[in-house]
Amino acid sequence: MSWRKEQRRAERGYHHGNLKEALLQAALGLIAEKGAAGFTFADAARMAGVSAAAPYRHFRDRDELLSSIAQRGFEQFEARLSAAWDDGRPDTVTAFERVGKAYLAFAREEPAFYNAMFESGVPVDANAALQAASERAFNIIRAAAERLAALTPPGTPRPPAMMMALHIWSMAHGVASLFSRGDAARRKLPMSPDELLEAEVLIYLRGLGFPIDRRPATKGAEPPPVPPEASSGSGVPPGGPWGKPK
Amino acid sequence: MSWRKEQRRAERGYHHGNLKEALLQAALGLIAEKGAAGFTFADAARMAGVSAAAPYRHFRDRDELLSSIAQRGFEQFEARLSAAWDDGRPDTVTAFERVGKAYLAFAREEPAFYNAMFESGVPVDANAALQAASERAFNIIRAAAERLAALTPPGTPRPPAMMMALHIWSMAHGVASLFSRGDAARRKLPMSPDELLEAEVLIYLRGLGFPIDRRPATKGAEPPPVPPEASSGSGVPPGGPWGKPK
DNA sequence: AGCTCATGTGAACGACCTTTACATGAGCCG
DNA sequence: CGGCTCATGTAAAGGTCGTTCACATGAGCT
Repeated sequence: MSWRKEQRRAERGYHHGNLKEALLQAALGLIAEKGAAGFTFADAARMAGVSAAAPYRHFRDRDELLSSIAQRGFEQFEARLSAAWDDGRPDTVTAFERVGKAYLAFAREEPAFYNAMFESGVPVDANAALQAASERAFNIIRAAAERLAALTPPGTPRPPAMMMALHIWSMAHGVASLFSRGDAARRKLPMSPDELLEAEVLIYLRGLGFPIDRRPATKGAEPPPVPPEASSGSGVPPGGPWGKPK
Repeated sequence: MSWRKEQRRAERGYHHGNLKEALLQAALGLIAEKGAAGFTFADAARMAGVSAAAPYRHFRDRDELLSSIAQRGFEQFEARLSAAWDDGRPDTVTAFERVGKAYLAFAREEPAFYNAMFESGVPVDANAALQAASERAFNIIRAAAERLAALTPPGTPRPPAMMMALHIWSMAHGVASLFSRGDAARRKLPMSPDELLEAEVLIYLRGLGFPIDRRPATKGAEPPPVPPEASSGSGVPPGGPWGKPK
């Protein structure tokens, strides 16, 4: 019964050496399995092979551990969005689409982070560092929207970039949280969450005046609103983002 | 110390008489205050003036109480969406906009229900009645989308109504869950959640080919895509849903 | 009047969160 | 090398919860 503990102790010594990190990793795994609500401080301690009181040397309480994870999540989130955006290469619309997909991919592949960030009830303004990380992540979307807004075709009113960013964020979060994760994914859909979001964003962009489906034959620098990637990279079938109208 | 309990008992007798309902109401209040995660079965019992074991005569466990609330929430949700839709009167687009607003209004005014329905981790397919209620609510959006899809202007491909419904749902849920409730509402925005969602939906609809901002002078039955409500009821300023492009 | 069964009680178990007093040992200073 | 100090870990204990079980109560039927 207790030889395991003894053995662990032997392997590790009285001091763990890297408990904080071990706890974060353990918590991440537990949240991925059972959600932020089901995760327990005691379990994380057990998993790290220490007593239930040890975590309190590294985190004020359970909530602080949770918000640490959320913060780390926002940092990784920012990194992924940033890589997807790639400063708008090869062209703004393609890169923008990639950001949307990266958003969903993150929600799907890092359920624990996503959960801690958006569904754990951790108030974003609890921690200044957390809030800053959250803002940095959002700023990627904002910057992308800024660049996109600058490309609105002549004759069309230019939408506020901030509004565009919030719209895109709400679409991505809505799809992720309703259809792309956990039991929510069980709702049966006529298309995958990725396709759903892609179509949604494309229709939205078209509503802003971007000639998404009919690529203009014009060419040159950026000013021609949508360079000829519309058919190749972003997978828009001719006739509209949702395929043939039957 | 115990005279309060005695008094309660005296007021009420050994049997509560309506405990199930009292528990649901108590839980609703507690969830509104502290979120579904923070709500405790014991608290609900205390609030109803009964022992901690009493609730088990009416609910198998805490989760069943939660999913009962979610179910009731979906029923009220359906009622409100349905009233807002009003079978497409006075015209489809106006009614559609009203449904979007009703969605947000519900999320804002009934945070406890919304929380139980979408953020409590209750699996929708746990309970057949719950699932049915959830589907009935979604079907309002679906039906509205169906009617709207039928109005796509000639020459524009007709989008699948199901897809439209899912898009609208994800927008509404995204805005509600990110900006319209609890601490999430603290994120400072350039516009209210209602305005944000309204603009989002209008841009989206325009992307589908609906001439949202330039109302056609045509009139008659439904076939003229957007009857002259666009400027009156739905509050779209000329020049686009987001106001002047500065 | 008496029976029955739905409904409520109290006590108890195990798990969790958190605090407190105490133990250990790694790193530094002389 | 010897000893001090302080960050880090432990055990124990108090409080809350969820849940179960044996038992109490009394409303409604016969």
